[in-house]
Order: sequence, then C-alpha cells, then structure tokens
Amino acid sequence: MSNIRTRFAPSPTGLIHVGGIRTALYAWLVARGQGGQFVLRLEDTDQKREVAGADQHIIDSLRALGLDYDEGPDIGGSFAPYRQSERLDHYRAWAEKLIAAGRAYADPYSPEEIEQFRDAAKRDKKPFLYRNHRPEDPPVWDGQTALRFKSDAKDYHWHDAVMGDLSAGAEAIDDFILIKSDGFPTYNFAHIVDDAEMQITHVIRGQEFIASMPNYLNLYEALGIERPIFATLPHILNEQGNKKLSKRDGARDILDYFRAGFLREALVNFIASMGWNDGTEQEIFSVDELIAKFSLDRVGRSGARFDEKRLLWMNGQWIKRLDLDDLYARTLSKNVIASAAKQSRKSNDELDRHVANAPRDDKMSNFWGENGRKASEAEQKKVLAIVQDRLKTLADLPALSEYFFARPTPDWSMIDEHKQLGKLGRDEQIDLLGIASSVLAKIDEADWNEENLQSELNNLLSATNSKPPILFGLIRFALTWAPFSPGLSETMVLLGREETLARLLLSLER
RNA sequence: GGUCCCGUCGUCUAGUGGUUAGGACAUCAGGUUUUCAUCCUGACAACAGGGGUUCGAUUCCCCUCGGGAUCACCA
Repeated sequence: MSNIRTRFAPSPTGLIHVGGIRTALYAWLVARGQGGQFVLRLEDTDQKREVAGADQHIIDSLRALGLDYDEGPDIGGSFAPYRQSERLDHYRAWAEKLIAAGRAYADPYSPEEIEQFRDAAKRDKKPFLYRNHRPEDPPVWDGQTALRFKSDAKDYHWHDAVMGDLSAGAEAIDDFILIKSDGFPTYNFAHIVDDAEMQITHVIRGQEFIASMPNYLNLYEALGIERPIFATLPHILNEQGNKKLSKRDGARDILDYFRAGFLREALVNFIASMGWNDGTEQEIFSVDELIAKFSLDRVGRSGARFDEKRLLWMNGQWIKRLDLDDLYARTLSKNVIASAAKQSRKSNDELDRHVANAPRDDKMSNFWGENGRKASEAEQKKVLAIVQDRLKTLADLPALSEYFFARPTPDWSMIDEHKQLGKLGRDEQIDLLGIASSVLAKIDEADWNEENLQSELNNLLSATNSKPPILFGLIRFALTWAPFSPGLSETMVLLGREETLARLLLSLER
C-alpha cells in the first residue's frame, strides 16, 4: 500500500472538545497503525471567528493526549506552511486554473440581492440554488468580490470507509463560494487544495460534512484531483442524546479532564471506544493495542453519547494498572502540558517555551493535598501504594490521603449519619473505642505490624461481641475521619503506634 | 420544508437468515467472618412499529415513526 497520510484540520475558533478529539484520535490511529504520517493543519480562514490562543490550545490538547503529529504549524514539514492563512497564494493559483477552465466566476450580486433570491425561493417553497441565478456574462474577477465555483450538477455515488456506499442527487450541488471577498478561501475550497498538495490519503472528519460531499466530488473533478479515501464519523451526542456535542452547549475542554485527574490512557481508551471496538469483549485497550487493532471499517455508524460514569470507571481501571512510580510521577503535576511534552516523540521548541513560561501556582501544581504535598517522596509513595486501588481520579487523592499526613479533625456527624453506627448510643461508641484503645495500647512497638494487628482486632471482635461493620467502622472513623480509607491494619501500620493510639484517645473525648 | 445519515438493554456496544440476543458502565442484592472503597457472584434490562421475502427474520427489502446532520462570503 502506498504511504498513508492522515490529518487533523481544526479551525482555531475555541475549545477543542471530545468530538474533535475523537476525529483526531482516529486519524492518528490510522496513520500510526499503518506506518504513515499524521499532519496537523490549522484552518484559520475565518478571521471573524478566530479566537486568540485557540491554536495553542489545540496543540496543547493533542500533546496532552500523546497524539503526536509529524508535520504541523509549529514544527513545519515538507508541505509547510500548515496554517491556511499563510497559504493564500496556493488557493489563488488553483482558483486561476478554474477561471481559465471556465469553472469559476466572479459573483456579481450583492448580499442583499442574494437574500432576495433566497426569500423568493422560500416563498415558492422551493429549495434555493444559486446556480439558478448564474449570471450570463459575469465580470472579470478582480479579487474584490467573491469567486464562485461553476458546478456541474449531477448525481453522485461514492464510498465512505465508515458509512459505506452513499449517494445524493444533483440538487445537492450548487455554485458555492471558493474565495471570499476578503481574499480568504472557504473551507470547501481550501481543504481540497491542501489535502491534495499535502498528499493526504484519508480524509477523516465529522458527519457535518457529509451533505457537502457532492459539491466536493464535483470540485475534485473540476480541479483534476484524484479523490482520497473518505471516512465520515458520526457525531458524539451530549448527555441527553438529542444533539451533537458542540462548543455552545458547554462541552468540556479536553484539558479539563486532565486537570480533574483523568489519565491520558483512560481518555484515549474511552474516546476510542465511543464508536469503535475490535469485535471481542475487551474493554480496556492500551494506546499500543489501539494502534495495532484500530480500523475504520469497525467504526459504527450511529452517534454515541458521552457517558461520564463509564469514563470514571475506566479511569479507575487505568490508575490501578499503572506501576507505582509511574502513578507517582503523575500525581506530582497538574501541568499536563509539561508531562505531555516529556512523553511526546518529537521535541518542540515552541512547546518547551510555553511550558517554561507557564505560571506556577503551588496550590494547583500537583494532586496532593495541603499536608500531603509537604511530605517526603518516600512517605508519599507509601501512602499512594495503599490508596492506589481506591482512586477513581487523581483528584481523589487528598480525600484519601490527607489523614496520613496530619491529624484530622474529628467529625462526629460522619458517625451519626452512618446507617449502622448512627444507631449506637454515644456511650456505647465511647465504650467500644475505649476498649479498643486499651487493648491496642498493650501491643509493643516491635509487634506493631499488620499480622499482629489483624489478629488483635479479631480478638477484639469476639471480646466485645460486636460486628465488624460496627467495631471496625468506628475505629476507622476515629483514625481517619474520612469517607473511605485503606484496610484498618494497613492504615494503623502506616500511621504508627503512637499516632494511632493518640487518635483513639482523642476520639474518647467526644 | 428539500437533501442525506442513523435506529440492539437507561448508557457504550457485540452479533447472526435458526443464538437462552453476548459483554461493559450504571442500578439493585449477596459475598470476600476487617469497615468504607476496590474486588467477586448474581439480578434487573434491548432488537422502534407495520408490512413483505423466507420453512424461519433482530439480521434482507419497503413503508411509517423516532433521532441527527446539512441547506452561509462558518468550518
């Protein structure tokens, strides 16, 4: 097979969300899976909609997810530039060819006139087609007005790697604008020129473009460009499932998920599996497995909803799978750009500068809590090792670890509101804790290990004639005052004899 | 409205002209005589509807219904 080249071509008009990310991910997987190249191209042809910083945001998001590209606006490449606003001469040259061939003409109408045509068509309940008003003898195009494509309306049948065989009638074809009066090309024109010049083999994009396909096919022919392989992805719907995820309805910034303690592996796994699976019952895929197994023909044709609960589960799965040192490294920085830069295959000066200049906010710089972050690496790792299985996101870390680093403030409402402990009278609670306290105090420092503690706790159970949920629940609260925590004896060992006993005594002073 | 796409548990999905329609998330119930969380086991739960074709349709065809996209000098 010839060299595979895919691209991600967003417009820098705001936040990039999961829908866009999935498109990028699939394109990246196709390229990586077949030893091809993945290209980032910025489609910044609409000056009015451009948002400052959006291009950097796109770059940061791709880096954070590890979707490295071989060519792009910040790293260059054989087909540079990769910003459409810097390629106006290319579009101009192709436009001249079309004019010379009689396939493009200057639009002689004012916007008001076109609006009138449109209204008239609406009144007659007929679809509006600009080509019905095509001027007999258009003026010579001077670059000051819009340039329109002179279409050749006809039926089309084509194949889509995801959607299968598609077709549309001639009424889907019209004389669309190639170059706007401001001199910038439209997407419709620019992307075809760029894909051809950049030798893109697979055009992977969202469903919103499917209706324009006949126009594109028509233009490929007029331009004499061979069409690439098309792959049209269904949309990712919002949680209600009633419309496509869009920037307007609060779709989250993908980088927010990193800030919220989600792992790159989980995000990639989850996003890939919305619309794709390998036909087996496997749910958890590493990035390498995805690269090896992904194929466009197993992408589904119906839209998927974004189910955050499933993502949360998947993130917990990935946290469990990480080895301790790796997980530890990730708890240290919320600066996802920095950590992404470390793992990306190419170095990137612009990115490195960006990271170096990023503001440092100590409170936000890692996932540890106020006290945990002051602890030594050795202490942090010990704690991390025993809470690892309980983390759903890295952001859960403080709730699960702070009580190891500083004595928690007793919060008796946790016990009072507990469905079983709450039923106990206050005296009974204190009695039990008192007995536990005195029994445990008899254990020597030398015998303060998990095994001993476990058997002592078991003895305590029969001595007090109480049930595990009652006795151990009470002790657990007295030691941690946290909604959940690791096993009791583990916790007691890590806390140490002295601190454990001190906290128990403290709890007796209710 | 025109054009186009889609339609399996609540959600993500597998699947076939003959299956007990499978898995996962979520939910619920048990269990791991150490709690909570994890984990394990189990339960609940789907082929949108109607016509065909066929010995037999969830699967193939048509219609209806439902959902979505698009009809810009936005991408």
